[in-house]
Amino acid sequence: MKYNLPHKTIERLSQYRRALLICLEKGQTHIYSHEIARIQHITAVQVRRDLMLIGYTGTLRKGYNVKELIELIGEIIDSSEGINVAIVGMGNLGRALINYFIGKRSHLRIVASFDINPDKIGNTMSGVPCFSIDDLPQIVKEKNIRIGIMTVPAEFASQTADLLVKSGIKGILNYTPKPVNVPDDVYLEEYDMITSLEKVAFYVKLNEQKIV
Amino acid sequence: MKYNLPHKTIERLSQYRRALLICLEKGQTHIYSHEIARIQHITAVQVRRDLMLIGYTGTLRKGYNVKELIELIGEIIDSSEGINVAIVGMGNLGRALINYFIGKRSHLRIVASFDINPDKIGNTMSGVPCFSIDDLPQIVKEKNIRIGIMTVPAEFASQTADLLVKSGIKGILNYTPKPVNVPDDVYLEEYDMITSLEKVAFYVKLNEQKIV
DNA sequence: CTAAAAATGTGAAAAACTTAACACTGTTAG
DNA sequence: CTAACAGTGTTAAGTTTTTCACATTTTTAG
Repeated sequence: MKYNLPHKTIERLSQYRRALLICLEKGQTHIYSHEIARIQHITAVQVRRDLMLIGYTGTLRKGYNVKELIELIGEIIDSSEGINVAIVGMGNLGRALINYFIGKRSHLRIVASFDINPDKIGNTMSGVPCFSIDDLPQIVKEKNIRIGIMTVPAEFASQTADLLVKSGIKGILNYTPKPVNVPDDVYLEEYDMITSLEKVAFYVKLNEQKIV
Repeated sequence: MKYNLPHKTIERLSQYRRALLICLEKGQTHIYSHEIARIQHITAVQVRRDLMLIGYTGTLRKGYNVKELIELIGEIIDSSEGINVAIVGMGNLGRALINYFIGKRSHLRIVASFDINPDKIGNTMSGVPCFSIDDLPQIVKEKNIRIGIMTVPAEFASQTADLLVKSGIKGILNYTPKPVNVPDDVYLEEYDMITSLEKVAFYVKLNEQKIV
């Protein structure tokens, strides 16, 4: 199987699948590249290129088979056994993520959450139990958790990342506004909401200036 | 002033500033390109290139003046009068965003939130009042809101975007998993947490396969 | 005073990513 | 039956973004 796919293609494949799943629900069996493109705000060529890279061939004039394509994307980007995920920090963002994911992607299982607040520890939200952060290393091993999502306050970012790494986690998604450091064998993805908003603000300002 | 900056540079400038603000608090007056680079997990050349693009010149052997650089980045990416922002959807994610922003960036003011739940309407969270979504067009005009952050459930994504556009908003940050369509004069930024997590999962899987 | 070291600034090369252009092929209309 | 059409697949070109390589300059050490 090909895995030297561009980073951007990986992201788009995930997005294509999301769109395709909606089509499947609606009973749509085939879809054209330009239909996918319109949904994702990209070009049809881009879509065809991505599908070419994963080796999927559509039917001429009929487009792509929705079900087949969903399955192929799954084979490429999912692990066959699924991956267990933990959320560290059960503030608003942590809870938002749990609500968001529940029942969405079966191969990504949120199996635990962690917090330091005694009021939260011991509770279960949408089937996800909340543990003390002190028990993190143990629970990570017991439950074979391989990805940690960090939704703790910024001041705890570094230590949380260190703890996750020490516990043997293999991927971190950091929603903290503070960048963290991890060893090379741990995959790190960081996202900062302020950056996104500032970017929007910049382009809004730019558009206004263009008009003037 | 130069505004034909690469998209990526805009994002990084926002991130540099965040890092610089922390340095400023610590009392650090100067910083080297490689120090910024290490924090952001990029190369020093990249940092220097970005600063070159915005026309900032450091002091040889002393690095960049933290305070000056923060101010220059502000001149580039901020609007002088600031921008008013609204959050649509006061679920966990909406509340997370408010907590996240309060007191962080003075030029981005979250001045209103909207929901359909009568229990939430009329409340104030961290100084942000919650209005009925029915009043959105009016409030947007009254308060001169130019950016809307969408944190509503996916099924309301399209109609919320339409409403925001019709109300005269100029930028949308869509945290819904459903892509929306807006006219060309409205800047749209979309972010999907599932895509990010799936990306992490993909690279975790990939790393494991490399080892085997 | 001079050489080595350590930083910035930048033209040019390289890499990553996107788009154009077009060959190809079923499908449809006449 | 044939021409026009509307889709896919892909090579090549173009664009954007990153990195290399190195000239330049200040500081430090001897």
